[in-house]
Amino acid sequence: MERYNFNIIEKKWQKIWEEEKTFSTKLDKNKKKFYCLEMFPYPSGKIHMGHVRNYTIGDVLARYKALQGYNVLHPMGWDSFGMPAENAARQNKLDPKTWTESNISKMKSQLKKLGLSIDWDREISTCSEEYYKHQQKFFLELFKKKLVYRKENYVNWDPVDETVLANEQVIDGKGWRSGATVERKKLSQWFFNISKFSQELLNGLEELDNWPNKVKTMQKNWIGKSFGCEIDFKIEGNLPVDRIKCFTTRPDTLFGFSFLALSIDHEISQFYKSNPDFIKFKEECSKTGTTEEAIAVGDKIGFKTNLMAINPLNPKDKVPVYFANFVLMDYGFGAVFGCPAHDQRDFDFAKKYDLEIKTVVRPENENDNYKVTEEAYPGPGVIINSEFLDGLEAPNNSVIETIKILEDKKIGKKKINFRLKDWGVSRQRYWGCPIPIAYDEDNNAYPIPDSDLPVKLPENIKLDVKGNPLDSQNKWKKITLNGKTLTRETDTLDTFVCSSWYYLRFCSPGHQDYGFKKEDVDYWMPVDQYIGGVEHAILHLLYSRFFMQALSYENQNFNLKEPFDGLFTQGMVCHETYKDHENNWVSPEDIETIQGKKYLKGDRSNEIKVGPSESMSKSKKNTIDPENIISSYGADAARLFILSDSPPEKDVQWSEEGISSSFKFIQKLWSLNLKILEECKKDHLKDTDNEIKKYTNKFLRNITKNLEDFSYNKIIANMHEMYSFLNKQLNKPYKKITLIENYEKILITMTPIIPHFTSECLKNLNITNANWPEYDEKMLIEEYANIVVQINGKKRGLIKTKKDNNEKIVMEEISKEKNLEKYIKDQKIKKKIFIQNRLINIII
RNA sequence: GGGGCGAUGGCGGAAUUGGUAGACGCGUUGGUCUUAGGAACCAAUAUGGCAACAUGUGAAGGUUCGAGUCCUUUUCGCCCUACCA
Repeated sequence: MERYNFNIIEKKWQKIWEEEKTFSTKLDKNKKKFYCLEMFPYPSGKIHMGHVRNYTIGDVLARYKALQGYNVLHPMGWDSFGMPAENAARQNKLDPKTWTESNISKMKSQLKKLGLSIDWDREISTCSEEYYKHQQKFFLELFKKKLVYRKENYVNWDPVDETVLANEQVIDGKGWRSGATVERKKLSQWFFNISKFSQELLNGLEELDNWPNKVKTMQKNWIGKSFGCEIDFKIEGNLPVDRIKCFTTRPDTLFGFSFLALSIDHEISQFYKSNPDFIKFKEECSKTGTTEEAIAVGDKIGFKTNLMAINPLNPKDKVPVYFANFVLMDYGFGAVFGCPAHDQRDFDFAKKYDLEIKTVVRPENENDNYKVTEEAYPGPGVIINSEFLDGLEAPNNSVIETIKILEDKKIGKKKINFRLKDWGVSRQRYWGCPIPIAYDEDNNAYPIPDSDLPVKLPENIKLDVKGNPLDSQNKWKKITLNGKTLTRETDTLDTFVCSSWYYLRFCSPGHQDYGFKKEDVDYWMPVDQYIGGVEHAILHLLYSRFFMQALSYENQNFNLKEPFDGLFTQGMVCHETYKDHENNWVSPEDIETIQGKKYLKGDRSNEIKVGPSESMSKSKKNTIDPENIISSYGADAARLFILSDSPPEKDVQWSEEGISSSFKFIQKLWSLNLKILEECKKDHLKDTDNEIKKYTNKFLRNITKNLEDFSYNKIIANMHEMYSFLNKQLNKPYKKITLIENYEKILITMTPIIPHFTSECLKNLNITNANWPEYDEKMLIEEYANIVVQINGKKRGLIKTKKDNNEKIVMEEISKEKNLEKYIKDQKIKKKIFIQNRLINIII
C-alpha cells in the first residue's frame, strides 16, 4: 500500500496556499471578524519548540474559526529591535540590520514549513523605518498629552564599558562582559506616565473574563493598590527640616511609633552627603547582596540622625530618625513610621538598635496586658494602649477612624497608594527606535516636527565603541530647527514600546499617514484571542494595555481601552536531560539506545544518565531543532505531537517516542483514507448504517467542544478513537456510503490539527469548499442508558435499559439479573436513590 | 515573608452540576506475520488474589445514599513576587 509522503504533500499544499493567497484577509463588514494573534517572535535566526507550540495552538484556532465562516485575521511579524542584534553585530562585525534581516528570512521559511495559516501580506518588522516612524509619532502624541516626561533615574553603570546595563546583564554585581563592579548612576531619562492609569488598569482587569485568573492576579499585585494615609511628622533637630511625610496603611498603630526611617535617597540625605559615617553606611547598604532575595532576607541596618520626630497624636512622644536600608525611595514618600510591635521589619530594626516596642494591638483572645515580645504581631485584634483609639477593632474600623481623626486635626489625609511605577523607556543602545527629541544648550527638549519624521537610525556605523554608539555620531546628532542648533536625543526606546502597539499595526500594515487606520481598527480590534507565554504576564501585557489607554486619552477619534479580549498562556516544552559519565550535558541527538540503555553515539563504554525533564535550554543541551523534526516527520506530525500529550496551558514533554507515534498515526490515517477511497469506487445501493451517523455526530460534538475549551490534547484522543471506530466499521460487511459521507465531515474537523494531510484527502474526495460541520443535538440522545447499580453505595453492576425508564422498571430488570439479584434477595431494602438514566443506589 | 497553582497506574494525561476512576497515548508483556526488525497487526496492562472479592486519586478527618470532585487540617512539589510601610 502506498505510504503517505508528507514531504511531497506538505510542500505541495504550502505552495498552493502561498500562490492562491489562501490566508490573506480583507476587511469585510458583512462577515464576522476574528482576530487571532500569537506573540510575535524575536528574530534570533531559528525557531524553537516553544514557537512551534505557540504558533500551532494559534493556528488550530485560526483555522477552526475560518472554517466556521469568520473573517480571520492571523498575522505575523518580528520584534526585531533589541540587544542580541547589537551583540551579534559586535562579535561578527556585521551590521545589526543585515543580521536581523537575514534571521527574519530564515525564520520565516521555517515558520512556513509548519503550514501556518498566516496572512504574510501583513508581515511587519519593528526595526523597519516603516514601522518605527509611526512609533515616533505616537511618542510625540503622548509627549503633547504630557504622558511622557523626563526625570533623573538610576541605572546600572558599567564603568569599564562605559555603558548602561540591563538588570539581567548584571551578574553578582558585576558587568556581564567587562566583569567590572556595577555602579549606580543617575541619568536623565524618558518615562511613560503609566502610573496615571493605575486605577484604570486595575478596573480594566475586572472586564477581562477571558483572561487567566493567574495573569490578572499577577497584574493586580504588580499595580499594588493599598489604602492608607499620609502623615506629616513634625521634626526637631539641628537641620532646616521641619516636616517629613510618610505613607502608612496602619495609622491606627501610631501610638506604637518608636522611630522614623528614611530611604538613603531621601532628600534629607543631601545634608549628610559629606558625612564620612553616612558615606560608609551607604556603602554598607549597597554591599548587602545583589539579588533581590538577599536584600529581602538581609540584615536591617540604620544610620541615626540627630533629628527627632514627634508623634502627632502624642506630642510628648519624640522618637529618633534613622536612614535605613530597607526603606525604598520609590514607594510612598521614601519614609516610613516605625511601629516595631506590629511590623516584622520594624521589629527587627528595633531589636537591633534597642528601640522601644510598644504593643498597641492585642489579638481577639488576649487581654489588655498582652505584650509583643518574640515577634511582631501584624494580625487583627483590638487597639490597646492608645488613649482615645482604645477598643477599636483593628484593622478595619481602627484605620478608618484614625484617618478621620488625623484629617480633623489636619495632621494627615486619606491616601491611596500604588506600587506601579512609571515606565522608563530610555535605553542607551543603538539598535532601537530613536526618540524623536532634540535639546538646546540649556537641555530643553524639543519634539522633532512631523515633517522631519522619521528620525532615522544611522546605518553602517561603528559599534565597537564605549557607551552608546549613537552618542559618537556627531554629524547625525546635530540638527537645526527654526534656526537653532540642537542636539538629538541619543537614547532609543525600550523594545517593549514596539510590542505595545504592533497588534494595531497588523490591522493596517501599509497605512502611511498614521500607525493605523481608524476604519481598520474599528473592524478588527480588539484581538479576540491572544496567545503566548506566561513570562509576559506582567510587563508586555500591562504596557500594551497602558498604550491603548494612553492613545485613547483625550482623543476624539480613538477610544479603545483593552487590546486583548481573550488571553491564553501556553506551557513550556520540556525534554529529558542527559549527562555522560563525566557529567557533561549531552544532546539527545548524540545518544543511541541499545537494549533499553542509552549510550553516547558510537561509544558503548559511555552510558548516559537520564535526568529529569526540564524546559528546553541550550545550556542543558536538551533542545530539539524543529527544522530537523519537520524534515524527518513532517509538519503535521510535529503539530499533532506538540498538541497531543498535555493540555496546552501546561508544560509538555517532548519525546522521540511521542513524535514517532504521531508520525505513525498519520500513516495509519492515510491507509484508512485509501481504504475509504476504494469503497467510494464501489456501487452502493442500500445503506442502513445509522451507527456511523450517530458516531460522527458525537465526534463532531466532542471536537467542537474541545476546540472551544482549548482542550486540544483531548482532540487528539478523539481522533485516535475515531480511527479505531472507522477501521472497525470498514471491516463490516455492509455498504458504506454513509461512512464516506461522514468521513468527509471528520476530515474537515481534523484540518486545524493536520491541515496538509486533510487538504490532500479532501481534494481526493473532490471537496473544495469546506465548512465546519454542524452536529445535531437530537441525534446525541441515546436510545438506551447504562445504569450503574450500587448496593450500599458500592458499584455492583451495570444494566442497559431503555432510556427514561422509571425506577420500578429498573428494579424489575435488576431482579432479573442474577449477578445483581443475589445482593438484594431476602434483604429488606431501606432506601433507594434513583437518578434517571444514570444510577440506582439500593440501601439494605 | 506574600500570592497563586498543583498532587490520579511505570509515564503523559482523561473523568458534565458530587454519580461506572484510569478515556486516549507512551512504555511494558504475550502473540501473529516476516530473512530480519526499533516495521505492521492482534491481545493484555491500577494494585493484591487462581478466583469470588478486597484495596485504590499525597496524608488525616468531615459532609453525603454516594467524594478525584465539596469543607477542615496537614505534607510535599512547582510557579510568580519580593523589605511596598
